[in-house]
Amino acid sequence: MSNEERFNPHVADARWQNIWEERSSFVADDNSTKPRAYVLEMFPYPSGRIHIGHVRNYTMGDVLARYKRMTGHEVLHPMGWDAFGMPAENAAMEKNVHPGGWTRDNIANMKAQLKRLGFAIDWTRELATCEPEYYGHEQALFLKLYAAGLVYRKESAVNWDPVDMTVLANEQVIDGKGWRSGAPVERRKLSQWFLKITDFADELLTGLGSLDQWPDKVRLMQENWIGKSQGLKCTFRFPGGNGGIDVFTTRPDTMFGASFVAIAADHPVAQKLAANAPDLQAFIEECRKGGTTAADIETAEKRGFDTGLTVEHPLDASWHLPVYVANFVLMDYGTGAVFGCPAHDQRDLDFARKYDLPVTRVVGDGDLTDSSFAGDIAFTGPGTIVNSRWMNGMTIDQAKADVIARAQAEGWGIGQTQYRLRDWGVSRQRYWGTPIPIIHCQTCGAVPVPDDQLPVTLPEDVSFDIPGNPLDRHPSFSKVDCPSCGQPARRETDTLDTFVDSSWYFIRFASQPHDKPFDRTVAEKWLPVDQYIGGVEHAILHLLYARFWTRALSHIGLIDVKEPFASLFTQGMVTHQTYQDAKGSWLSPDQVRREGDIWTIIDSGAQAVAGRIEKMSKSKKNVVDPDDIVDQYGADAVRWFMLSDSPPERDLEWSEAGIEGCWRFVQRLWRLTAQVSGADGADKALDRKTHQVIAGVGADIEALAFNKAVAKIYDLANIIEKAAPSASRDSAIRTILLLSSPMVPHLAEEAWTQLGAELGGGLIADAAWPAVDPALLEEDEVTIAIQVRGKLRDTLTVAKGLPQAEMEALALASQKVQIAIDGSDIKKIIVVPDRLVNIVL
RNA sequence: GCGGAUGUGGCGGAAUGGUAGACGCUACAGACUUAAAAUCUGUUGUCCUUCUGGGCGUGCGGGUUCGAGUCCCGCCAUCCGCACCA
Repeated sequence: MSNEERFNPHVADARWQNIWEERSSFVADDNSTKPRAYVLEMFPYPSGRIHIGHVRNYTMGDVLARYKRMTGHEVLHPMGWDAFGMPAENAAMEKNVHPGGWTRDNIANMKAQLKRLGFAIDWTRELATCEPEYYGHEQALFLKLYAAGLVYRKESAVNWDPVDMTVLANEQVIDGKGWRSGAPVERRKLSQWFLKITDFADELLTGLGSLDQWPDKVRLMQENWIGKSQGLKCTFRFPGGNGGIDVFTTRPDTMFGASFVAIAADHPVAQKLAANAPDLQAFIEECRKGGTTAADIETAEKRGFDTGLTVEHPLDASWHLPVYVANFVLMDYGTGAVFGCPAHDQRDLDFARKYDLPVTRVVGDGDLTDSSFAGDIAFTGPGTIVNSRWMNGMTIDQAKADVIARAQAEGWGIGQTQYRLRDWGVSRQRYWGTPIPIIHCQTCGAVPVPDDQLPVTLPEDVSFDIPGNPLDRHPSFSKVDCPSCGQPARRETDTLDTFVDSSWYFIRFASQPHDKPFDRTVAEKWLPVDQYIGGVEHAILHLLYARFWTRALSHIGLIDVKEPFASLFTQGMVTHQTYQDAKGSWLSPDQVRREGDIWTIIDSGAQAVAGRIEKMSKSKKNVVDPDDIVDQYGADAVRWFMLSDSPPERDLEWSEAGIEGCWRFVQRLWRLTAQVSGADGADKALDRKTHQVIAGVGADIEALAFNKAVAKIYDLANIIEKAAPSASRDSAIRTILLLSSPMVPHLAEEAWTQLGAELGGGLIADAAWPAVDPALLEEDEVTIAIQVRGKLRDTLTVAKGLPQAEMEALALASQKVQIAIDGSDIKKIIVVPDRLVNIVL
């Protein structure tokens, strides 16, 4: 055995990466007859550098992909780039570069970084969403959805920066002000394109039921996002019978507790009144200040404007309620109007207290049944209906049913299912995105770009020296003739939300013909994705949009896949300690050094403060560049670190000590593989342990419990090291190499070659996962616990399968147990076979 | 505001309702070495102790159970998402 003393990743990593590439080891074969496995990690945005979070994400997917290959699967494990988006335009503005050049440079850099980590990726399927060969097909799909009536246009609010005269993303609104101009933002209406995701609300909700390989929390979040609720839609008529205000409520049972009706600032009634009421107009303007996010709107101070109008209570026409315009009522949800029942809704109560409106209890709270309601905390719990005429004594559900039935019988309302989900607005007033393939014609209206004119490509000659969308001011981009009538027309200059790009890339990975978005037969062979891995921050939007897009394609007959991701895993973030100097400026980890319990700044010797452990971010300087650590420790140690210790769904703290430990283990594994002795003889205990670990590691990898798989490998390594040479030990060494090969593939290949003389060569990447011999798993002895009154008093090692009576007898024979019993009466004895005996006194 | 999660030694974490702390890191002691690194061997929740053991311990307060880190109820703290960031 001519093993080097140390494993040298600086030579080995690149060597094996080249060999895998030359042999096309990880290129997926569409025509394979093996069982398929499609392993996919969420593709990255090409920001410039890979960050540790990417490394963690792709290492997990890689281990699974390599494991699946070893267990006989044809594996599709592709990689691409979510390449459109705002950062490229920001870079264009700041550095005076073209978004395309900037993005493509970033892709080249990040690809090189990824390659150094030795991922088993099929690079022949690489794609970037910013290339016409991708987004052109996306435009074609968009037009198919348009033709199917799933795309429409409507007015919708955006954040408007009144100084820069431009639309801002939510991210660009900081404390209600534009990030560049500092001007308070306003909500402004624009005509925009929408996808009818609400048509699929019920399907998307029901479909969650079939996703049993998704985390419960993600399904729950999607369920809440879709927000199906049953309620009553009814009309509060204007006195005199001339129309009224439609209201949706999920609490018709509290109808007799109503004390006002509130409508959105954008409600037609408010708009109409404002035309002749300058103070109402001013209030509506006031409501339009601030950002468009839910958090902005809902945490804003609740404010209202008394319109002076009144409406009749539907259950008693003689009872009139005041109508307010209120800033917390959303035009986008329900009917844009609510009735307020302050006693049983916190927001309504806050509002009622502020404007001194009546508060009447209509749901009893224990002994509290009086119609007066004290305090500032609404009662939303269960109870019995009170102060509600004929409904008194009903349960909440009975009262709901009663009011809905009455409304329908009397014709003033109807029971309705309502969704919180809104249609998906896909228009973006930005350059760096997929152009929306529509032409606006004075006479023909919105006309789709004909197929033979696709793709609509982005012009390269654009400038970012002034705010706004460069496509709007481009000399020729928008000037086209109408495809329908030939008259001069205007090309749509909005681009698509980047979430559209990421809603079908997994289909394009599976099949990427030149002349169409995908080949249906090939795509259906691979889909759905067997394992999808990514950050939990995508739990709602991306995953819901991708599910919708796939269903929409299925709906129009392009593909027979309903749910794109059979199994989903959401991984945690990578965090790192932060450091600050005495003035509070952030310091990077390599600027400080630890001396005992004190951190000092290396350059100045001044004291530093070790702060919180937080998500890595450039602003806090607690970032670690994957390139640097791969330079230092090699790919395998970094990969091993990503998998060790922290459960993959939780946050992982990066630490120097941790990576050092991983480096030592890689070397330890290397030394272990040099210990194949050629000795004879079996070591039964070691064989059993080895096979238990084979079974355990396989199960852990399938469950993505990498930290547990790693612990089992450590455990086996400890035991092999202590074992005397034998054939069993040699076999255990080869086994531990196979088991760790998905995690540390470079070391595994290198060591496998060293052992190759005995094994006939070949790549470990192509080797089969070791088989478990169930006969070897059986233990013949077990250690049982003896408890007295539930407390551990002794442990005994007994033959496996010992009859209960004998376990009981052995337990009672124990000296320690007798001391603990101390002559007391035994009430009963609980015996769990092969586990424990509990003596109850 | 609404929604989702998390909480176990000095640290990351293990534990089908059945021996809490596997495995790793750190720290300490010892071996090897001229020395250091590397490596190897131990110890490492806490308090008491006659050294044999015993008490207490899984964010806090209750409950169910022969038995609770695990199940139920109520708190506290922290983190994440909220529709134009990706």
